Amino acid sequence: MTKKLRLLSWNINSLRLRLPQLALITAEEEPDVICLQETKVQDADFPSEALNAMGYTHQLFKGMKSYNGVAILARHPLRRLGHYPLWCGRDDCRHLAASLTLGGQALTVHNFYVPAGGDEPDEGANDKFAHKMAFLREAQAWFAANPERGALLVGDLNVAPGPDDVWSHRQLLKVVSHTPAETEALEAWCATTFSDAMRHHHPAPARLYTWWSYRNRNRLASDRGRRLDHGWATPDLLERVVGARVLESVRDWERPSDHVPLLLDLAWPG
DNA sequence: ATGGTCGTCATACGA
Repeated sequence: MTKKLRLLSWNINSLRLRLPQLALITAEEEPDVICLQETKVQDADFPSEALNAMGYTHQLFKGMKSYNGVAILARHPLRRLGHYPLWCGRDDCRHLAASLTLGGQALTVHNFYVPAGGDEPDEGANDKFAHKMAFLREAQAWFAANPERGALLVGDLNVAPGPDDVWSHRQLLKVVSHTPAETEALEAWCATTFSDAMRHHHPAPARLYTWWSYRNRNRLASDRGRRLDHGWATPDLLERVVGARVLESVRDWERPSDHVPLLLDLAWPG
C-alpha cells in the first residue's frame, strides 16, 4: 500500500507569534513533517504544548534568544542525527537533521537556515557575506565528501539561484541572494548529492517565488519576489516526489512572515 | 540615489 508523506518547510519568522497561522496551515494541509526556520525562540521557551495540540508530538528544536532557530516537528517518531558539522564552527542554530522510519523505509530530513549575508556582497568588506559564502562552501565540501541516499534537504537557503528565481535577473545580479558567487555556490552544493525537487515539478521559467520583502508595498502589484526557500531530494527519492507546491497566499494573511511555506509530497510505503 | 518594514527586545540589530 502506497501512502503519501507530506513535508512542509517554512521560514516562520517567530514561531510563537505565528502559532495561529501554523495551526491553520496544518489543519488545511496536514503535513506529516514540518521544518521551521527563524523560530526565534530559545529551547526553554519552545511552545511544545501548542504543537502537541496540533498533533506534532515529536519535536526537535534548536534555538537561541531573538535570532535564528530551527525545528523539525512530526506526527511520527524522529531520531536526531548528530553527526553533522556545526558549520563555520558556530553553534548558531541553523541546521537540524533527523531520520524517521515509515512503512519500513527510512527518510533523512535536513532543515537548513543559511546566513542571509548582509547588504554588501563583498567578503572582504562584509563579515556577514563572508560567513554566508563560507557556510555555502563548507556545506558543499561536506556533502561532496559524504553523499547521501534517501534524503531530503529543505529550508531557507537565502539564495535565488536561477535567472527565473527572481523578479529581475539583471537588476539583482549585484544584490545579495542572487550574485554569481552565491548562485554558483548553491548549485555546487545541490549537485553534490541532491536534485532540485521544486524545479523538477515546476521547471523554469515557471514563477516559483517564496519570499517578498516587507519593504515592498503593494507586493501583489509589484510582485518583486525571490525563490530563497528550497526543497531538494537525493536522486533515488526524486521519482517518489509526486508533488511540490508553494503556499503563496499565506504571504497576504494578516501579519505574515516574509517567507511562505513550501510543500513536498512523497509516495511512501505504509 | 534613497528609503522603504518587520520581530525581538527595549535600542539597535538582523533580515
